[in-house]
Amino acid sequence: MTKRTPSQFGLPPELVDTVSKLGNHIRVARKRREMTLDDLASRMFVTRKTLSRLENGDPGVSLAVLASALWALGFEKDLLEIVHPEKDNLGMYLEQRRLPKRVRRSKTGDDLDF
Amino acid sequence: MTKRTPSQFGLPPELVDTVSKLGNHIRVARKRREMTLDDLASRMFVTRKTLSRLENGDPGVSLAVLASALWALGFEKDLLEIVHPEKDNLGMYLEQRRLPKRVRRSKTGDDLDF
DNA sequence: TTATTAAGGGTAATTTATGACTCAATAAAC
DNA sequence: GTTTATTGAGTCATAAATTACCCTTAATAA
Repeated sequence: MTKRTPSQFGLPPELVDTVSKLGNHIRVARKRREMTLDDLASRMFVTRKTLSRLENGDPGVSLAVLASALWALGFEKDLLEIVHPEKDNLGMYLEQRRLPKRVRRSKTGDDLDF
Repeated sequence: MTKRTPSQFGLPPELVDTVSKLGNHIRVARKRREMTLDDLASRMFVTRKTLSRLENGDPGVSLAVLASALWALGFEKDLLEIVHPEKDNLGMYLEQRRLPKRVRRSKTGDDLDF
């Protein structure tokens, strides 16, 4: 009944800190480019206040806002780096561990031709 | 008057694609760990539907949801990689370009002792 | 094939984000 | 020191996210 979104009852403090640092990184990138909050916000098609929330580490802002900021600052590719399958060492290990020791062809022989 | 959030009137298609790929990466990581949507969602303190939106690339989900997913999958450090000041080549160039050619001490001599 | 489970998707109620506007405080420029 | 511009923050209205619940479809296992 009661709603408990992560932003409402609080993320783990570690995550709050992480999002906060991300916001600061965006702020640094903006200032290095000599852009005001209004400058960057208008390029992102959001208001100054929304961008301000992002820079201040508010976990409630949407992915769209984050993505727009990255795009407007020239970091649009960075989002593809995170959770990348090829960098997921644990995941790759788990996947290979699940492969059968031997491969066994089905009797019906209805295999694919590839 | 009219509200135009990025998610509403649409992000640049390039960004929609990026967010979509990010969602897929999360999905791959989840499946590699043999977790169902319910499994992961409960660890994130979020409903299955919200996680589903994230995996399907909905730009409207909050940063909190993304961060929770990364945390629950063991990628919590990835968020610190993006927009990292030390990887911001353009930003570092702009910053250094703005440094004065010569440093000039103020006459009053009210400098800091550091 | 059949049974089981995961995933997709709809609705209504509630919370929250976002925009638009304004004012105050702070910092930068002169 | 004075002026100007940037930033922070509050309010209200509206759009959207999120939950909880339910049902259907698709995929997996037996």
